[in-house]
Amino acid sequence: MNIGQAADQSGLAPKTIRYYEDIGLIRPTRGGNGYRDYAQTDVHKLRFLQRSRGLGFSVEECRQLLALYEDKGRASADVRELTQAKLAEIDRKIRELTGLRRTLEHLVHACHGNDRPECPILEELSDGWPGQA
Amino acid sequence: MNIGQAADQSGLAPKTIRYYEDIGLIRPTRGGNGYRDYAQTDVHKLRFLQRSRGLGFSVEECRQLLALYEDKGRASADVRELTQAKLAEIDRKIRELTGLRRTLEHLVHACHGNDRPECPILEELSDGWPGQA
DNA sequence: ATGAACCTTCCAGCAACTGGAAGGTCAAGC
DNA sequence: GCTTGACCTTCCAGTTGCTGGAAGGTTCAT
Repeated sequence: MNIGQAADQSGLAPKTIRYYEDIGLIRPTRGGNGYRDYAQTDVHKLRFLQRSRGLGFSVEECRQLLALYEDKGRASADVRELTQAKLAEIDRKIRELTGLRRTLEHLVHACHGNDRPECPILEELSDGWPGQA
Repeated sequence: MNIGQAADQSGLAPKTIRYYEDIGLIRPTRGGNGYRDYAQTDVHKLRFLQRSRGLGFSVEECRQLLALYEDKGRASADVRELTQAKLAEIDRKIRELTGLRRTLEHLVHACHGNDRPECPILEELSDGWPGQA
């Protein structure tokens, strides 16, 4: 199948698929006309990539996961470890964003939002912010 | 003051400060030796940038905020709007990350984590995942 | 006077794509 | 059989927000 169809079936943009080929993630065969030809197994791998990228794995981590996925002798403990590290990272991101959210919300509430030039948001951005020295 | 001191006082790396100058965010004067010379107002702006970047505003948004900050006739409603948009974006990110976290946690729990090759994580990454078609 | 610790500019690269130009191919409709 | 338009190809450049390094100038303490 052509790249367009592979894109439709995997949920990735054609450009992205070509990029994944550039960096050596998947290697489709080529037809006589030079067009890339994707087999079902290729599409499976593309979906795999689409999912794992969507779950926050970096492309390098996806490469590892793909290798583990293709290696029938792999240990599932490796995969579990990778996933758990990712989980911790996601928790950290959520914590950071939540703190940030609290600060911004405070700023929005403190701001009267009218047409006068005084603005607590800008003042706090320049002088300091709540709960911080 | 030299760039190193400005860096210390603003919490930004010297490289970052030069970059901000490159893209036209701040313009320090120069001494006879060619060294950048930062006044206190420059350091204030740098701190302002450091803070707003840390709060998740993009550099372009920081440029807007800085313009508003410097413009005595600005309306605080503008700032409030920018901040509220940012808040909504942060909420969206938190929601996404929370969903992602749920999925990954399910995967970790489903994986026995031993040395046998079967691994539910990889299977779900390739075939679909819980709560999703 | 020598060495370290600054400072300068410029060039290159990171992730992970995305956009666009210039051109080849294919399938449908007239 | 010819055109039209949608596809496909490669390559080059840009995005965001820096960061690293090279090659060289300056300043300061010893």
